[in-house]
Amino acid sequence: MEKKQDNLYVSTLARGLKILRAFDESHVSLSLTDLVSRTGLEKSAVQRMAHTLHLEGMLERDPNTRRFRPSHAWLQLAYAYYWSDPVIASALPKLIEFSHANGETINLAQLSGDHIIYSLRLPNHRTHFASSIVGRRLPALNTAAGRVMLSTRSDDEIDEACANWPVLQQTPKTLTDRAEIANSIRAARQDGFCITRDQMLLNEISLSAPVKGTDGIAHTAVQISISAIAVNEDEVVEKFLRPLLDTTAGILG
Amino acid sequence: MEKKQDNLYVSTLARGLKILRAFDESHVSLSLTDLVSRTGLEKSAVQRMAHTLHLEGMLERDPNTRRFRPSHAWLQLAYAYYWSDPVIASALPKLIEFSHANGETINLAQLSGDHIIYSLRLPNHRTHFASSIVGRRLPALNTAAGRVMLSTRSDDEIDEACANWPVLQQTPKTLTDRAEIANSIRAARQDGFCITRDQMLLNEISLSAPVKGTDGIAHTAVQISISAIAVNEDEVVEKFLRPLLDTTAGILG
DNA sequence: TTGTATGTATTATTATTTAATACTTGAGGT
DNA sequence: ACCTCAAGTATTAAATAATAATACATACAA
Repeated sequence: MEKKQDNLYVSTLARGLKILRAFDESHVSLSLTDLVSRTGLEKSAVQRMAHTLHLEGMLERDPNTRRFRPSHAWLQLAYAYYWSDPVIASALPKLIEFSHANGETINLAQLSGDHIIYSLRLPNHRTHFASSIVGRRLPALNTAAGRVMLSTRSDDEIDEACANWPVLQQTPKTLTDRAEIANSIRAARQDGFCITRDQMLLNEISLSAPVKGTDGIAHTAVQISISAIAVNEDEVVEKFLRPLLDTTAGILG
Repeated sequence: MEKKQDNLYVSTLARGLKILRAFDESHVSLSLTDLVSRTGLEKSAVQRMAHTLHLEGMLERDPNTRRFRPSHAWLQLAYAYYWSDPVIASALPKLIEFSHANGETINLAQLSGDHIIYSLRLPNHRTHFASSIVGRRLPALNTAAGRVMLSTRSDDEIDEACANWPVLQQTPKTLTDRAEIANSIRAARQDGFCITRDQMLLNEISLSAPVKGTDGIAHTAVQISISAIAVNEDEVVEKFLRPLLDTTAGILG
């Protein structure tokens, strides 16, 4: 009734997950009717799912406003994730080292379909909130990390991605021309790094290097963010490329 | 059939959640039969739930070993959590400030039932893995942060907690005597901070101060970890209490 | 007060999940 | 090479458990 003709597919569970995914950075607390409109589910379905999630500790509920919010259990899931992904354990000490040596914001990004997701972040005092917390997803093509990961793939895959993956105009200066993005990726392949400016945030320079697996393909990248107020791209490369590559070299893809 | 006599309770959804919660720091990847034994569900139930979670992007699956692992979606949920909890946004810049000024590991801990959960962590180079990643839960009574939060409550509540909340022997030196824990909490109330040593980890000193709400009750605490190799408790208080209290003072409970 | 929106409760109906079992695959041992 | 057993996959009849419709309750405003 809802999707697939798959007799193993439990649509009730999928509906419950839909409730969880209704929460995001601009929907931090949702009422019953909010959930109805955001999920497209029946009112009574939402009622039962939310009720169950609440009893199971997955949703907090404000006794006055009756609104639902994510619970601490959502962080516990992240904890389990961290243990499950071996590159996290390998990368974390290296990132810490970099952060303390250079005092600049450093992130671990991983490819997740056609997006990147930040899985580790060590912010510095200039970093703003959205760039400080893990789990943020951005279109891979719009980010230095995404491009540098793509640059480790075959030409065909790069072309395919440049043609089909999503691109999101985040700032007035965000590159949306797919041919130019492809050039940026090919340049990254030559250079072994990718640098961007003003792509997700104005006056932000982003420098990223890949963490390659044994097959030479990167599913992970390390990325640093530098304020473009005081420096330009060349200076960033000059100053941070070496330490960045040292960092990635120490991580097992 | 499974629990409650509650006609809004959707047991199918609860079963799906059980699958998710089967993963933790010592169960980072689980086969079908592992899931059966860990959840106590029927083999076919696990088959359908895991299959659905996989299709919905909540579980990764190794094509060779057929084992399931947490997916990046688990980090996305954490992202949503971070936006939903206002103390996170208030605390983060203060913690960053402290971290850079003092170079020591600093954490934000919140009370979650009878446990604390770490919701923000800024590790330094000496911090080991389990203490570097968010979402870890520890019995409140065993931790400086938990005790200092409890110390803002009434005597009755403290007694009740000391009598009933769980205590876990984590190191040979972990305090398990409930009367002594109660003393520690009452001392924290006088002092406005709590300091412990060797409780979760040998040679680790933990210093914590509460973040009080308008009602004077703390649901949040800031905690720092210092290696006890070079210094003793008095020196830690001497050196870090002031900056720690400055940090908590800037956070809106 | 009346009206409207949102949350809560109830129940007959049946679609969906279930559980049992049969089938397939692959790793290890002899 | 063959056999065995364990683990994963597929199928289906049976009926439970979820559904959707609707009625009731509450709260806030006009």
